[in-house]
Amino acid sequence: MASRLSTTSYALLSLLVLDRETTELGMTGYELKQRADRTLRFYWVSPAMSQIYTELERLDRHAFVSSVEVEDGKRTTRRFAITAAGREALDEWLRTSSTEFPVLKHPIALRLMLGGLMGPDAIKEMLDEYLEQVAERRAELEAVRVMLGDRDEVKYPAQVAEWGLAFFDSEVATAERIRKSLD
Amino acid sequence: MASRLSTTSYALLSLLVLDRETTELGMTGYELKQRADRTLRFYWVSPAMSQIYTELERLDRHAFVSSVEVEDGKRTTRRFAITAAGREALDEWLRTSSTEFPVLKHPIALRLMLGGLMGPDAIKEMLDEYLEQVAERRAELEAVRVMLGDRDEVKYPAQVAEWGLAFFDSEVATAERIRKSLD
DNA sequence: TGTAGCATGTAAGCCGTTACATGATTGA
DNA sequence: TCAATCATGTAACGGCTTACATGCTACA
Repeated sequence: MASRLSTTSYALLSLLVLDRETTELGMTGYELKQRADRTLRFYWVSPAMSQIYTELERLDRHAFVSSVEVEDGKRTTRRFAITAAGREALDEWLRTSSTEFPVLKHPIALRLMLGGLMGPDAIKEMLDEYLEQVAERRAELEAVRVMLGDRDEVKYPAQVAEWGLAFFDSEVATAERIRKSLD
Repeated sequence: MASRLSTTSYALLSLLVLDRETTELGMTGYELKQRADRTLRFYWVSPAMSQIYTELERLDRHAFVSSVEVEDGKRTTRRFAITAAGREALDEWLRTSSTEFPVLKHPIALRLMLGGLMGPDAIKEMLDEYLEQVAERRAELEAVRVMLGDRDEVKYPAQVAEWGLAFFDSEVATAERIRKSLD
């Protein structure tokens, strides 16, 4: 039974299990991508569309999702929902697989290491741009957090969102501190 | 001239440029891996040994590094040092390529999202284990920070280390907050 | 009528990992 | 002498991206 999928595969399965708690119809690949863009991206990755469809195909082969052709207004779309076997697979993954340590790929820190080659002005510019980008992303995530509210069914997703917000706040604090130290 | 390498390739080149500021001899692939394990891993990745050698081969083909067979005690090792062309390539990369936004792959947050499937006890266990691991890593990075001291030649690497420490501190704060909220 | 968004895929190729293979040197 | 560490690679393969291809639908 322990046919291990990639973490990304389980991540998509997770989105489908959360979806199932609120709706009946399942999701299209397209919708799954939108959901990943809004949430998953902040603490994992948002896979490319092509990747989403490939993973859904794989999950379908494992019978972890069911795919149904649905009349969606005028066109027919393929909607995916997690199956009992899928929920079990997710559960087994949670229970038996070891939890990896987070990986942070931080191009700004990487470049800052070469501050000697960049010079203070270029560093400040880079940090300022980063601060702007963080502010944007933070606002997007904050919107997600607000939308979740304090409903009990989504308390864990809400905590994850808060974790992401705390990360951004920490990033802002550090970037600003370093920026100031350059004057 | 703009033959773009992967970011990891530039990251290794960065380690070599910093090495050159303190020593003359260059580094072996093995030493480069150790250096990456100690520092790069905290804000980028530490590539596998095989990857290191592959990248060094590539950098050599571009003439961004020079490789010299050196009598190293009793055995002959291959030592790599960055070239003028390599320094220029690194400089051009810093000036002309766009800085990507950081990517955080956070398996603990990913699993926390499924808190409903895990249950409070399993979550607490996961967070406790994470806190332990963070403490370990933080200690390793702190040791690096201490070793760098306040020498001006390494002030940027020192700031990067501090950035990493701040990240870990933020992680501890968040994990502890969530842990407490479960009681 | 045309463009933006919805929707679904295939193909080529890069990046990086694990597994495999080999051998020298140091120190317990 | 035996294990750990130093040292250097090749081969197979997985995961994921970009580019390419196609077509429908809503709406301005």
